[in-house]
Amino acid sequence: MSDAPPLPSLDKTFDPGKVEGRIARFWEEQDLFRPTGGGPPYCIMLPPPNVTGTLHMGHAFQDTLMDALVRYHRMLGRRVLWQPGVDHAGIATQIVVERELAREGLERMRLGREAFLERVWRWKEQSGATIVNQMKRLGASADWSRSRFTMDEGLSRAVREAFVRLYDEGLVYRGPRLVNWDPVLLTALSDLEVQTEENVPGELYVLRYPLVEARDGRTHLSVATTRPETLLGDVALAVHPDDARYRSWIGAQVRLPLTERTIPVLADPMVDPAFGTGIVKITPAHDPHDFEVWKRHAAEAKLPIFRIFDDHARVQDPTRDLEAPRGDAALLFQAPEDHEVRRLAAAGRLVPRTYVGLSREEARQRILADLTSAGLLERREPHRMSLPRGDRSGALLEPYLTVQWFVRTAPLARPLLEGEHAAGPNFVPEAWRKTYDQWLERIEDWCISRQLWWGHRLPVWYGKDGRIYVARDEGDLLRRYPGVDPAALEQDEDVLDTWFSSSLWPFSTLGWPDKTDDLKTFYPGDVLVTGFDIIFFWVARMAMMGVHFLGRVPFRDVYIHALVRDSEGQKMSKSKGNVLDPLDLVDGIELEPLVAKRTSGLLQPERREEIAARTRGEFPNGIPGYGTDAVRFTFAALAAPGRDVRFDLGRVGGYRSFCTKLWNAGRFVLLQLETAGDESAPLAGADDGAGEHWIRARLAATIDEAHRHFAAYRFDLLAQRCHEFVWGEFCDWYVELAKIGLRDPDAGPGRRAAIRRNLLVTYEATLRLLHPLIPFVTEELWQTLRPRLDNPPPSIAVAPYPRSEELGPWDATQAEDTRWTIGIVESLRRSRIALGIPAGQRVPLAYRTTEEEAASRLVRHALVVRGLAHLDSLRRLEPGEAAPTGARPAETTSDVECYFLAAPAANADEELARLKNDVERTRNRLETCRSRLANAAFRTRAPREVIAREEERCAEEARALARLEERIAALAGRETPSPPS
RNA sequence: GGGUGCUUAGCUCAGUUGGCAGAGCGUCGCCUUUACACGGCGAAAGUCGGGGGUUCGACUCCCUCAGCACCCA
Repeated sequence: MSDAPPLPSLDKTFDPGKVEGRIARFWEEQDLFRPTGGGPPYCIMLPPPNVTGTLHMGHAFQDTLMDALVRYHRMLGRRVLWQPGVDHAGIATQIVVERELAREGLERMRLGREAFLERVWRWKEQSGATIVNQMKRLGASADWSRSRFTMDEGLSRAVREAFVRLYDEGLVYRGPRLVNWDPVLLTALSDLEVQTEENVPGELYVLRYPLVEARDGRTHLSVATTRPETLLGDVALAVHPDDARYRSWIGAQVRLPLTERTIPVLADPMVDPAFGTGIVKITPAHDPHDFEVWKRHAAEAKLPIFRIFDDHARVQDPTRDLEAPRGDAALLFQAPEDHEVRRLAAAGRLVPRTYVGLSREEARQRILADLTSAGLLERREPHRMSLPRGDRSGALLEPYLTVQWFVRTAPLARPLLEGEHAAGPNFVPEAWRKTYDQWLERIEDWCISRQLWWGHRLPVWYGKDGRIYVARDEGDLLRRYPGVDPAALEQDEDVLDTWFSSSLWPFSTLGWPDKTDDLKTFYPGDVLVTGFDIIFFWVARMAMMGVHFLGRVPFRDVYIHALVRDSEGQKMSKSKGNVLDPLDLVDGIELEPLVAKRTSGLLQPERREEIAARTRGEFPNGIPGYGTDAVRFTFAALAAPGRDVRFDLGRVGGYRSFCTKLWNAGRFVLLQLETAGDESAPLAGADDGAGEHWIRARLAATIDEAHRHFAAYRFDLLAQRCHEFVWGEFCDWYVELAKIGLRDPDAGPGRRAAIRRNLLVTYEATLRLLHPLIPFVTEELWQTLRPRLDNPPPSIAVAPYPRSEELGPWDATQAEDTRWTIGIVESLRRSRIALGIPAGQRVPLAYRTTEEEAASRLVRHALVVRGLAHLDSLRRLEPGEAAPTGARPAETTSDVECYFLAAPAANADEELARLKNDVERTRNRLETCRSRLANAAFRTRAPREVIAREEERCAEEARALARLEERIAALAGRETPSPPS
C-alpha cells in the first residue's frame, strides 16, 4: 500500500456540473444497475410516469427515495431490480398530438384512426424519452435496459389476457349506466378522473309544475333545481315518503312545463325534505341520483328514460338514439309500449324543436325565459354547489347514460379485505391502510372503456346481431368461437382506461402471462413508493389484479410519501405559475428564462403578468444551480411522514453547503494521505488515541442508526443523522483532533500512521454511508481514495454498505474520554466569549478538581484541550490553593472549576448581571427538581432510574448554584446571597 | 353529511412504547486559525392552538372547543 500512486488533488470547491455527467456516463459504461449476484432479490416497480410528461418535483422526490432504497439494497448485496418504464397516458397523449395536428391545420377525425395512431407513435418515439433522460440526470439507478412501455407488445398482450380472463369469469361486463361524460374530449371517465369543484356560486331555481288535477287549493307543485334545462328529460317528481306536506300528492300527475308530457309524483327516501321545496325532479339519463331513483321505480311506475343531450352536451332529439348500433338503442331509449313518450317521439315532439342544438347554458337561459313568460318560474336564489369537472380537460362533465365496459370490482376487492390477503400490504405510514380499506369496502364498478383512439383497443368484436365476441386476437377468436367469420364482425372502437394496463404493471413487466423466471424471482416486489393521491387509482387496483391473477399482493410494503408543495404550501401547478423544475434547481436558471418558462403555454393567458411579477419577486436573481446531490439530500431530509412537504430553496442551499463540507473534509483526508504513505497501521492498534476510538464509536452508532432508518423508511432521520455525523462529529471534532495529533511533535510515525489510517477508514465508510442519498459527490470522492483501498470494486455504487462491525473494536472508556473532553472545550469556549477574551489570545488556565478521574483526563488530553480551547498552558491548583489574583472563573462544569489567567479585567457590573441571571435560572431548575423529589407519590411510583437521575440532577444544580453564589460573593465582595431554601 | 390529518423557536419541520423541548434556515455577536467564508466559534429565541381529564409525571394518552388542510358522498 505504501507504493500507492499519488492521489489526485481535488479542486477547492465541489462543482457538480463538472462531475455529474462524467459519473453518470461511468455508471452507464460499467453497467452496474442490472440485477446481479446471488443475493436475495429486492424489487421496486417504478410508478410509470406519463409518456407525455416531464419531470416535476413530485417525480424527483419520489425517484430520490426509490433510488436511495435501491442503492442501499444493492450495496447490501441484494439482487436488485428497479423496473423503470412509462405509461401511454391515453387522454393526455391524445390531447398533445391533437394539438400538434391542429397547428398543422389537421384534424384527428379527418386523418382517420390508422394515420392518427401512426402520428402518435412517431411523437412517442421523438419525445417519449424526455422523462427517462431527466430521471437519469437525477442519478436514478434503475435497470434502464429493461425499460417498458405500457403499449409494448408484451404488455399489450398482458392487457388482452387480463381482459379476456376477467370477461370469462364474469368480472368484466358491458352495460348501460350513467358515466361521467367529458363533452370536450368526447369520452367517458372513471369516477376517479372527476375533480369536484366545491362551493361554486350558482343559483337554485324553483319551478312550478302544474297539477293535472288541482285540489285543496293547490294548482301546482314547486320544484327546486339547479339545472332547469334538464326538465326536458324529466320522467317524474319525487318527495320523501315521510314528508307530511306532500303525502297526499304521491301518485298525482303533473304537467311537465314547456312540453306536452305529464309525469307522476313518486315517493323515494333519497329525497332530502330540507333541500329547496322538498320536491325534486327526476331526470334519470342526466343525474346519478335520479338514475338510482329511476332504477327503483321504473318497472312499477312505468318510467321511461331517454337522453336529451348529445355527446357534445347539446340538446338533442332523443329519437336519434333509436339509431344507435348494436342494439344499444333499446338501452338508451326505454319506454313502456303504450307510453306517451313513444307517441311524442314518433311525432318528433318529445323535445320541442326550439331547444334542439342549444348548449347546456343556452338551453338554460332559453328555458328560464320561457318559464318566466309562462309564469312557471316561482323564484331564483343564490346557491352554492359542487360541479364535476374532467381532471384532464377541465370541462364541466355531464352525467350521461351510455353503454360502457365495466370491471365488477366487489369480487376483486373482497379477497383484499378478508382472509389471507387482508393482512397486507403493509402501509408506511400505517394510517393510509384505513383509506385503502375504506375505499375497497365501498368500491364501485370501474368504467374501463374510453372513447379514444390511443390505447389498448378492446379485444371485443360484435356480430351484426349485436352478439359479443371477446378474444385475445383473431386466432383466439376462431378457437373460442368455432365457425365464426371474423370478416363479418366489427371490433369495438373503444380503448381501455390507461389505469387498466397500469394495474397489471407489477407483473406484466416481468413477462406475465408467461411463467417467467423474472416473475418467479421478483414478484411480489418489496415496496411500492408512491403518493397518497393514487392509492385508489393505482395501489388498490394493482393489489386487486395481483391477488386475482397471481394470488399475491404485488408488494410487501407501500411507502406513501407526501406531496411536494411550494414554499407557501400551495400545490404546484402550471396555472398558478409556481412550478419549480427540479432540473432548474440542479443546473440553475437565469431570471428571464424562468419567467418565460412559467408564463408560456398558460391556459389562462390573462394571468401572465401576475405570474411574471411574482416570479421576479421570489427569484430576483433567478435560481442558482445547486447540483443533483444537494437537491436529492433536500428531498430526503423533507421526507418526514406527513401529507405534504413545503419545498424551501433555503434548505437546498444548506444541503449544497453540506456537500461542499463533505468535499472539503475529503480534501483534508487526501492531503494527509499525500504527505506520507505509511497508513498501513492496523485499525484499533496501540497507536489509536481517544479521538480514534471516539470517532469509530460515533460512526458505528450512526451506521446502525442508518440501517434502522432505511428499514423504517425514515429518510428524514437518516439525512439528519448523516448531516450531524459528518458536520457535527467528523468535521467539527475528529478532523480537529486529528490535526492536533498529526502536529504533535512528540507523536511518532506509528501514531501518525494510526491517525491517517483512521481518517481514511472512517471517511471512506462515511462516503459509503452517504452514497444512497448523494451518489455523485460520494462517487467522485471515493474514486480518488480508491487507489488506497484493498481490492476495491469499480464503483462505490457496488461497494458494500457499511456495517458497524467493520470499524473494528473500539474502547468505550477512551471514546468517553473524548466525549468528556469535548464538553470541557465547549464550556471553556463559551466562557472565553462571555468573559470577552479575544479569540486570538492564547491564555493560561488553572483548574481545581477533587475528582482524580477528571484531573487525569485533563492531563492525558491537555494537548487537545489547549489546542481546541486556545489555551496557553494548563495547571492544576493544589488542594486549598486559591486562584491567583485577577483570575477569571470560567463557566462551571460538573467536576472541574477553571480559571482563566491573564484575561482582561472584569467589568464587575456586567459580570454580576450575567451571574445573577445564571443564578436565577439555575435556582428555577433546582426548584422544579426538588419539588418533584419532594413529592411522596413520585418517590413511591416512579421507576428507580428516573428517581436516581432526578437526584443526580438535583445535586448537580445545587453544586452549580453554590459555585455561582461564591463567585458573586467574590466579585461583589459585599452581601452574600442567602442560600437556597 | 361521512372520514382523515394538521396546529411545537421568526420560517420550514423532527420529537416511535409518557420521564430536563430538538434540527435546518433566518437573526445577533466575534473570527481572513494553511480542508472548507457554500467556513469557524458562540448567543438569543418556544405558557408545544385553547380548555378539561387520566397519571407521581402529558408535546406525547383520552374528551372537548377553535382554526387550517385534504379525501369521500
